[in-house]
Amino acid sequence: MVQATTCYQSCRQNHLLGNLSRKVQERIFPHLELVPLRLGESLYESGDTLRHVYFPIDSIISLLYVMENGESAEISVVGNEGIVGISLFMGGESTPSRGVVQSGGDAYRLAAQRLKDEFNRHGELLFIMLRYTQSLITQMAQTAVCNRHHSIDQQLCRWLLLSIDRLNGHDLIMTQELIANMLGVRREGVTEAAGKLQKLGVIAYRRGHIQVLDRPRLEELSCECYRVVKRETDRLMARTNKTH
Amino acid sequence: MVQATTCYQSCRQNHLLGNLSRKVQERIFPHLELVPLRLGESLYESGDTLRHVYFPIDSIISLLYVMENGESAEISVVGNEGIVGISLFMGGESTPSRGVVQSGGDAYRLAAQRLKDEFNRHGELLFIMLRYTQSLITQMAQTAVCNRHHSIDQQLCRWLLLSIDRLNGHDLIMTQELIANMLGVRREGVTEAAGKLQKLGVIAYRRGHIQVLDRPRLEELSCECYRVVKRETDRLMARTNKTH
DNA sequence: GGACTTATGTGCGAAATCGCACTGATTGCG
DNA sequence: CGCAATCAGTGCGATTTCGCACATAAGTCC
Repeated sequence: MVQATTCYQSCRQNHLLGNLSRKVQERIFPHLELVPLRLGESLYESGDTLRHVYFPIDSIISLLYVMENGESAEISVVGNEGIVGISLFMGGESTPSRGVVQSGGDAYRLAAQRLKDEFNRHGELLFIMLRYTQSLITQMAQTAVCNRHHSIDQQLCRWLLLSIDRLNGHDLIMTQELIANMLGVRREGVTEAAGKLQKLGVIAYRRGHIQVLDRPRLEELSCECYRVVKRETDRLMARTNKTH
Repeated sequence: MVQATTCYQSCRQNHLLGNLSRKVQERIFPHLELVPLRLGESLYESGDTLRHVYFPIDSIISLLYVMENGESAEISVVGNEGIVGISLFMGGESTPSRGVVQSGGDAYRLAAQRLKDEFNRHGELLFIMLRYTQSLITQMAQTAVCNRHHSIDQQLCRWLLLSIDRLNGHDLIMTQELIANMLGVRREGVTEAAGKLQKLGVIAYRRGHIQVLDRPRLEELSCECYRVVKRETDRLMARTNKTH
């Protein structure tokens, strides 16, 4: 699937893959397949049996729940720090959510069975995947809290921070309409919140583009939810590194 | 710790323990310790390193996030279908939430190391725990969705259903103030919602007591969130039974 | 360049929830 | 019994968000 030479450079851009020992990398990397993900593409639908897992490189995938009436809400976000498809190794093989590409880019794809095989060796892959899953759980829990208690303004800040953390630059290609879908609010609510941030000089945007100008200020304006998730994720994933 | 005779009857009242094979039960049950949990008691605080896990028998534990300003929101609920303390085997050993007894009763307690030892055998306990964790993830995700989109009325219905599912009867010992803390809303909001349900004859309550009179109607009045979680949990945990 | 599509800006009344203040009712206890 | 504490009910103005209706602006395609 992938040239060993290119892969050992490129695959490591995903933190989970990069943290694997050489030995495990040698077993897995040959089966990775680089796939381009286009904005808006769906990796899986609610209830689908997963056939692959995805390790994002420079793309971002939103785990989205879509209600019966069409309204939606983002459950969590996955970038190059994670993996899409945890229900495969958790045992359910599917979840009641949808995986949507929020930011186009590349990801490495691995066949479901390959992942399960390695997971079932009960070695470091299992260890790392469970750690990551716990960080994802923290993110979901905090999303629930944030949805309950915080204003659209604050939530937009949190969302922008989570997004740019998963990209290399400070630019997002994203309409306000899409952000509204993620946050589960009206598009006009996002327009207003983004307008305030722009007036403050924290972001600059034009039709379908958002640029973060003042990240520290954005963190100040965000609710504690961003910081809680960040700290916990760092704690959990730092400990995976210590092990080899 | 526990008499083998009593335990093999009583421990099984917790579904996770009950689904273990005889062999694993024989390794674990001798180390289980029956502990009474009083309403309001905290099993662990945010960030605490867990020293035990708990398998509820007839008690309910809420996983609650408490914000810096004291506001709170329930992340998920655990009854005799589950275990409190998943972060132990997931690897983090702690979480940024609090475990509070929502309904008094008994639980079996197991020392952290015992659980980890059995988990690290990578046998059926691991399998079952991961399955359960996925169902917990579904519950958290749906809580996030519910917090975003549904009215207090609907959320109260969902909450009542989740609670009575985890008890034997239809009676809850619970003040409206506590329910408000769980849902992360005002106490008055709960008063109003509960008043409507009582007027409809769905529930009856008096000072600190709530009785569900018409469960089917309660399900109708609830948002889809309850059903989604129920269906997914049944699916996930049914498959654990098939394996032995 | 001009028409069309898509994205963003704005206004306004409706609805849900909040914060607060206070009353009334029930329970536990000396 | 009577007092104190706790729990539940009610009213009201403030706030946030919503739903909808348009207006304006920025790209896109011929």
